[in-house]
Amino acid sequence: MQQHLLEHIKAIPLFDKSTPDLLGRLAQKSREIEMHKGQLLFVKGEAAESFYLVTRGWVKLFRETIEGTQAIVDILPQGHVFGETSIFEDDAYPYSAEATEPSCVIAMPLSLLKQEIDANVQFARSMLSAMARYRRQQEQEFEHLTLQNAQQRIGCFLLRLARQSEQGPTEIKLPYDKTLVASRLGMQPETFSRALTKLKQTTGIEVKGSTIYMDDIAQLANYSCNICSSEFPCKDIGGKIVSKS
Amino acid sequence: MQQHLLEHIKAIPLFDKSTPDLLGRLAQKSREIEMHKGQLLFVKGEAAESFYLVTRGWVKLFRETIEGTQAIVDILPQGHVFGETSIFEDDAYPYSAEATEPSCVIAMPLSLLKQEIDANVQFARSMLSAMARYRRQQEQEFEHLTLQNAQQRIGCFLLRLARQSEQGPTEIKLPYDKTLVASRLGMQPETFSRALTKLKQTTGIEVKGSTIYMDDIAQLANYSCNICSSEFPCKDIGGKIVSKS
DNA sequence: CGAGGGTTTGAAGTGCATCAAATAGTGTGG
DNA sequence: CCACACTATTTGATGCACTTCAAACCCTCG
Repeated sequence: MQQHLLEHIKAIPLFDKSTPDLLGRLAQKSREIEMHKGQLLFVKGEAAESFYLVTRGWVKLFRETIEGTQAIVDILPQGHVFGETSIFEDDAYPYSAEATEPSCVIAMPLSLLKQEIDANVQFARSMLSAMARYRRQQEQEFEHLTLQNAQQRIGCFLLRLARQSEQGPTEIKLPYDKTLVASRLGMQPETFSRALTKLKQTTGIEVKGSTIYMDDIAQLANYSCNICSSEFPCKDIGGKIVSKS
Repeated sequence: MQQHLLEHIKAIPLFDKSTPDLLGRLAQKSREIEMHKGQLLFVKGEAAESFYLVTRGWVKLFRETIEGTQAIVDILPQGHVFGETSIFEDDAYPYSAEATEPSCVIAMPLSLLKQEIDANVQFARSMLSAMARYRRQQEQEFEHLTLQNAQQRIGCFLLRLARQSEQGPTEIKLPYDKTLVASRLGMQPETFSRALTKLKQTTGIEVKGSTIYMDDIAQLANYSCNICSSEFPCKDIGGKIVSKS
């Protein structure tokens, strides 16, 4: 049982250079949590004792105003870690976390993370790198939200989803329902629907339910990414080079 | 001369717990740069060899698209450090930096920072905390941009400026010209002007040139901060408590 | 088959951007 | 101290993107 958890934990990039000893202790003290759709893992402000790894499904991180409107912080797929920065936030979670569909996470004690930072410079360095990477990503999201319109944001999102697949004609599936994608991209569901329709006309993509076919990635990239500050394609697209202009 | 630099460097929170030795070496290898208004310190993508401390004036961090539209990353006052995270960004600056008025900065070698991270766990920890703090700030900015309208963003900005001063009637001066404030808050100068006018009517503030009088901070906070996710007042306001609703 | 959520479509409104022009402010040289 | 030049700021008019509210549609699952 713990063995199975260990496998998951080993695969976390943050623990790339960690000793088997640390990994073992983490696995020892961790527990697996099955979550049903809509289940809350923790709420903002709650005392933080664990950080988490998503092993199945999707976890939504968000904050909400008094009136109940949500600001989506992030939506994490399998393999991603969250809650680990709470070490620096007065041991309180800075957002709430909820499963957007049947999901599974592994909870690991933050205390081990703290110890490791103090004991292992190499690890502290990894964590710094991870935070810097995350920060860059945030900055990019910020820029997208300011400079791109709804259609371009969607296009950019699709391109990032397609990053693993081949050049040329590609088929992707939206990872979660359209309403959630919309809020992830900072727009209303209605706006998402309309913008997607326009995007079809402009870039020749095809949409059938939650599946999207892209004949010509370059055309989509050209339409969506022209506005970006400089890096092209977006880091997240994974270094694939698509001709500009 | 280097003595004078040392004083500035000592005051940087990041080096709170650093040894006199490190501080000395930093001062030794640092140099002071006088900048005139509009002067570029470095541009995005440039090889990063130094990080900087603002000792006078204001430094604008920004990126720009091919078409020349700028996205303001931050505008830093005296006492703030920037460029230090370039260690993690392939040694290239992730933004451009420019003085928005006659300013002075101290340039310090990034190499010393790298060494110190590897040599001193305590320091690595400080840096992690600093990055976490910065990140929280970014998240808040993000939230503001999404949830608040132009008037509320201005109100929030004023409240943060007023944080040091007393409860009750307060007078503040805008730190830089209105056009720059506008871009800092993600809006056009025209929008800023109009929104400020509306804010006068709504919250009873008074504006004369770049000076702003606030009779009733609570009223302004009430109008501007209701939308925020939860923390009230904003962390940056400095923990001052203003009655809600 | 019917209920309920997700999705689309329509109509109308709002906020901000944009373009254009007037006005206020500031620093300059005479 | 004034007039000019130049920039910052304000004001007006208009347009567009997105939101909001409302209703229809579609799909899935009990």
